[in-house]
Amino acid sequence: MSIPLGDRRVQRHAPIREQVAAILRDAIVNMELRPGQVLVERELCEMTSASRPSVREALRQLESEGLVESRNGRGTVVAAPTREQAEHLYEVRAELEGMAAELFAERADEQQRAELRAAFGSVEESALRDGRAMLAAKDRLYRVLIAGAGNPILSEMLGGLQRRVTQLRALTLTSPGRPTESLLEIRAIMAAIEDRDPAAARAAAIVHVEQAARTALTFADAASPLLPH
Amino acid sequence: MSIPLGDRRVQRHAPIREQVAAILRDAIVNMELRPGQVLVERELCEMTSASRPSVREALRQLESEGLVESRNGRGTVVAAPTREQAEHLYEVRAELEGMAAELFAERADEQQRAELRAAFGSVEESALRDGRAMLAAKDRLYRVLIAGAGNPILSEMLGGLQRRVTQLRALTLTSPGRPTESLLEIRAIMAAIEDRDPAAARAAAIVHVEQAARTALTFADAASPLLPH
DNA sequence: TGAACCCAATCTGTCTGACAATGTTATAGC
DNA sequence: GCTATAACATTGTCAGACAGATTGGGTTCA
Repeated sequence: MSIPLGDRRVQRHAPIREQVAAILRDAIVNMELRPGQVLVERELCEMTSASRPSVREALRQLESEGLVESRNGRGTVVAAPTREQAEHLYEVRAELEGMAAELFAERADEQQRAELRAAFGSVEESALRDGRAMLAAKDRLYRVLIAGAGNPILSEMLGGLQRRVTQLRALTLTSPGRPTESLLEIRAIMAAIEDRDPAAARAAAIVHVEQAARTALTFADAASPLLPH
Repeated sequence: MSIPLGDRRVQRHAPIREQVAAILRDAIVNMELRPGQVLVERELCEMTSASRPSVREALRQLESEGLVESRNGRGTVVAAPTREQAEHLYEVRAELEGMAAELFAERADEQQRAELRAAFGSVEESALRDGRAMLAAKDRLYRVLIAGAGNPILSEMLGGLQRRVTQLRALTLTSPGRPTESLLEIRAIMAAIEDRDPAAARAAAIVHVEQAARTALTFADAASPLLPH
């Protein structure tokens, strides 16, 4: 006469090091921790109420993700890509997002297409309203698109790249007229996907990323780190 | 009257955690540590004469690189990609290596082209002789090609992908006739680069990776982990 | 004999505390 | 005001410890 347990399973608490990594990742992506900022281990311990070993393991993880840099012997800082690095990031991202769009057009099933349409609806709706809302909606659109490509390795790599340019993406919004342009470019991707035209989807996605890159990089100075303080 | 010091600078010894990571990376890529093998921390400590915290930091790094997997609570094992994952790895690798070849054809200077020709010479020379030598020569060729693309982000990602399929690459050699085929495909890439035809270089590189994938995956069973013991 | 159960050994995940080496800052002297 | 030295802070690394989880073996019971 036991009550069915259903999904009561206590979701085995993630290791502390991963919780710490998640917290710091969030803080970096949201710019609570600024590029170039020094990460003092003791402060991170207090901030996360974890011990130094756990914090250090989390930092190693973020280091491989390219979100922080370890200056041998002088501690760890939040990564601050130079303009050149930013160009390289966008170049690879364009390639991989083109690939994702192509694969989606090729492989996605009807449910995934419906989800994509829904996500696009949110983007359109939020576009003229609120910049920050549009950014969140675009993030969701990307997630759906990338998931629909059906390649987890690709997803992982694109996720990493996107986090690394998030700092720059925020800038994009401040450019006048950019939201509407951006919307048009995304509409082109959507149209190609509806037409089941993989090549066109790829091309449209590449154009979109290249435009975003151009806008973001306009704000950046050539030699010095972006957003130095 | 001081003797010029030149490049005597003692290259600040890399942190122990990185030395450990390098040792383990090597061991995994060379199959001294087999896919699926459990990595017992105490043994790694003895093997590297480092302490447990250092070993653990190194493991976190390798985890983000996809070379090991941490089974929550049950320790860390050498990653053993399933056939499906291997397909995804090759799919992304084809895309990025196509990109690298295209960029090389577009951007490489004369010195880099000369280096590439030299590396290709080694490959040709070793092709009919010794499988293992050919693999090393091909690695050098790839390194030159990828470096000549002039995008460090791309280099890093391709490097990571290549390490993750190294286990499978060894299989490729055992396929009869594969070395000669492989050589022809690479020759096509070289020709396109000499012609300064980026699109053709991309296409040839993609064909090459797709063929290699086909050969490697022939050896693998569908559901189960590759190379399970 | 075979299956379920329990216990011990092992190993991970995590913490505390410690230390030398290296930077950084502040102070004192010129 | 500038340089040199001293005091402090922080990292990189280690040793030791402990609870909890997992595993394998042995034992009991059918």
